[in-house]
Amino acid sequence: MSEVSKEYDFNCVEEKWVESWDPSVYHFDWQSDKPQYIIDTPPPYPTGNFHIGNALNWCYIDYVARYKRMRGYNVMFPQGWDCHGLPTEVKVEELNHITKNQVPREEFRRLCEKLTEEAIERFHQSMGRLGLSIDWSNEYVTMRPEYYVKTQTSFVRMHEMGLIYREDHPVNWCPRCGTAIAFAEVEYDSRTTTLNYMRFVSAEGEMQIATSRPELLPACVAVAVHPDDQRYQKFIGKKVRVPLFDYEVPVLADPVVDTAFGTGIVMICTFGDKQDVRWWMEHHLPLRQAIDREGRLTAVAGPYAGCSVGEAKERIIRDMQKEEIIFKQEPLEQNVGLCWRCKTAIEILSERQWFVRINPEEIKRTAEEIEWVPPHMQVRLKNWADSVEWDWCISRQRIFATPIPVWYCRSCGEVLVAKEEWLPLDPNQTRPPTKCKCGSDDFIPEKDVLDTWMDSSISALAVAGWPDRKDLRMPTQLRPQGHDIIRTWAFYTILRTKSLEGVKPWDTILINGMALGEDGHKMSKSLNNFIRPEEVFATNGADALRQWGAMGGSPGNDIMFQWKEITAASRFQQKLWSIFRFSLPLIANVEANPGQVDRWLLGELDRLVIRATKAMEAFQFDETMKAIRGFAWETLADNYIELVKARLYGPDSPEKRAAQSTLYRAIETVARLMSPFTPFISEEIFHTLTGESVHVQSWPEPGGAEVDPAGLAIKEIAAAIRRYKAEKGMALNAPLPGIVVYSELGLETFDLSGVANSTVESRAGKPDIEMKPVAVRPQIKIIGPRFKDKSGRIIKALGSMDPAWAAEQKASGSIRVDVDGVSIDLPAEAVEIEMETLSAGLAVDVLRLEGASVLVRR
RNA sequence: GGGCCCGUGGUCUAGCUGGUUAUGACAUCGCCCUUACACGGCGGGGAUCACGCGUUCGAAUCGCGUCGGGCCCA
Repeated sequence: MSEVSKEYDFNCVEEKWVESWDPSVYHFDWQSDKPQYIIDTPPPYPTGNFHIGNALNWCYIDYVARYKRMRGYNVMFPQGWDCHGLPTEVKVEELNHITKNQVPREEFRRLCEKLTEEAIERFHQSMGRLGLSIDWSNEYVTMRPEYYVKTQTSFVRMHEMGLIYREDHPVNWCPRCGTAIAFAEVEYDSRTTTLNYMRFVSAEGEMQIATSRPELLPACVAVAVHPDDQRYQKFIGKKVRVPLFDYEVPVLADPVVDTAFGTGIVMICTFGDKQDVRWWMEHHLPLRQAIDREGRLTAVAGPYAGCSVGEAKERIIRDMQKEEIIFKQEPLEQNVGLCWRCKTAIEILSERQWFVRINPEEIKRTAEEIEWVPPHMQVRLKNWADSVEWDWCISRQRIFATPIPVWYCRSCGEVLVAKEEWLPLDPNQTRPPTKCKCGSDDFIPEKDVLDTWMDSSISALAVAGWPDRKDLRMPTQLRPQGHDIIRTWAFYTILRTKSLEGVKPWDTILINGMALGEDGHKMSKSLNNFIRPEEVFATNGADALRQWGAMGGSPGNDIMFQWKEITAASRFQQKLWSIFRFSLPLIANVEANPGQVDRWLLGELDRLVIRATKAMEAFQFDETMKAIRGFAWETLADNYIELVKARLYGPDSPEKRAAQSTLYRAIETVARLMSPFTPFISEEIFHTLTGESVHVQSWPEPGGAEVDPAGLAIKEIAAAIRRYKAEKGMALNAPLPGIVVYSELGLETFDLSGVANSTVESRAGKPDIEMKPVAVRPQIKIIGPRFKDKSGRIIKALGSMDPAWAAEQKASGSIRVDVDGVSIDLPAEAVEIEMETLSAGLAVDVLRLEGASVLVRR
């Protein structure tokens, strides 16, 4: 390329490289004996579009992947798609104006698959444009049989190990979605409800009970008081009658009851909340299920059967008020559990479901074997593990998910779990190839499907070759993910990997923060703070967005999207481009003997490499980029290039060749250092320079160069001369009458005379200078307040005083002036003496620096 | 109610295994179109590192407390 445009055309350059890069460069080599670096990348949920949060997440991954490749690792940067789940089902229902039960299961599933394929294609586009070095030979799609055979295999194996079982158990239930959900899928929000005070009657007298959920009265199975509560001792162990529904329940004593809440008597229902479940299990209470799967009251509710929860609540309150069972109501702030997908209030129902056994201690121990970046994120996982009360409910009453490979014998009820060799299969499509133990071959297929976390929680195993490869590459090296899914994806992955293979899933987990909008809030379309990556690609390019990802802050912190960061990134790219444009016709990759200034630069370059490497090893991308920017902009452009311009423009000489080769080294090294962050501009520069791709180069190694102190001094002197000229209001290229540099370092003068546009003499030893007072400057602030009306005459007298005499007197502590024949003594601080520096009788200015003094002739 | 994180110039942010003139970006002020770059150069101003107490010769950095913000959970 002979023509280098003045402005960096990011669009043209980036699109060119997107088109022409060879994707096979990024493929993991299963045969290689290089050390492996497998990244267990997040499989995104392919719905909607690739957003800034995804971009941030993938930028982190790509920085690491590219860096590790340059460090000689056999890197796997796979790409998965976590397809299954409710949002896609809901979207399909919306788009086709149907509900899932109006079309056959298979048809519905096909519609979901089609929608997902379209979303994946959109993601492909955005990811390609972002310049990600994804290994597309290791792509996986959880909805395809090639993947869900693994999910089903893991189900079968864990079932054989006794880690998966089916049981009647209370579960979190979303009445809108019509499915059980796991605790990890429940979120909480505060709502204002009413606390109702009700009268219960027993043989010992009236009991007053407060509840926020009177509609659960027909589900009441006991009431409880604190064992030490003196008010209620007489009731303990006795029976009390449930009003309106008229049946008896026992009165229990339990220390968990809060005596200060309501009346201090609590009604235990099956089930109002998690605490009810605990009491129900502890006290072996019976089950009265008053709410069904659609959120309607059941037969136990008598006349209220069939009502929705809301209706029932209203009617029951009205009826109890009529009978004066409710005697008081007050507002109550309360946190309610919501389905995280649709925000509907969840109910707790007892259901026969499939569960995965959770061993919190084992998960915590495994988490300790993993390096957490930043470390405190491990605490989040541990806290979650400690708060888990029930096993993981993995069955869902939905369609678009991995089928549970199980049948039930119609005649004897035996559960038949598929054999591994039958997989993959959908029990609704396939009959088992064997008969039941009882001889029957009439089976009912399992209609329930698996929680999607069952798919994604084996991602580490799947990318490492599980279950087919004999050389299973476990553990993998890195799990990058957001902190929002520590309790789900990280937790379940540790659980499943440890259960299935007995190992930790990864050596290191790198947690990134969330991308926030410019107003500091979570990006959302309703807040109007939503930015799409494509907008940034169009205005500033992918490299700029990638720099934002690196510069935003240290990993783990949420980072704000900021246009000013994008702009700053673009400016840096333009700066780099200008450096390159200037250098290209002047530099050469030649053997040369570097001078002092060259050795200074090469020393700084080494320091940069060391610093960048250290930061990359610690995943401190901001630190790395900051170091690179600082070097390129200040050290290289503002100082080195300015210093060696004269040499570069001059005729061929050993000094010129030294500058040519040093500048070449610097640019080529910077391009390599930046290539994990800004793959496009780095490639454009490196490829133009060398004809090779920067993305198959190795990471720079320090060459053992020390910062040359003479070169450093020259750089400092040049800066001092620039400052001097600026202070004097001179143009920076204005010639000076002469410069003499005194230093013990034996400074070379050619770069200094070039940069100062003046003759420069270099001498050893100390400058021979003398100070000569040249003027007296009266200090009016001192004189005025003290001498009032005499001040004017004093100042006049000082003006005519010999500067040398004034200086002598000032040194002695006071200055005597003669005003109208009267002698007045002034304090020393009343005057300042202006001095001139002379050297060999000529007036000079002296610039003092560490290791050198510079005399500038005036 | 519990856990975790955060509170640094106007804004965002680094540093936080204790000792630096406290990092960088954007913004701001002055000068400069010096043949790579005005998306530039040179120079400047601007932070009692939320507050209080403590540990220490020394704290933005450690401890306790207060206030404020965020996230997760009960």
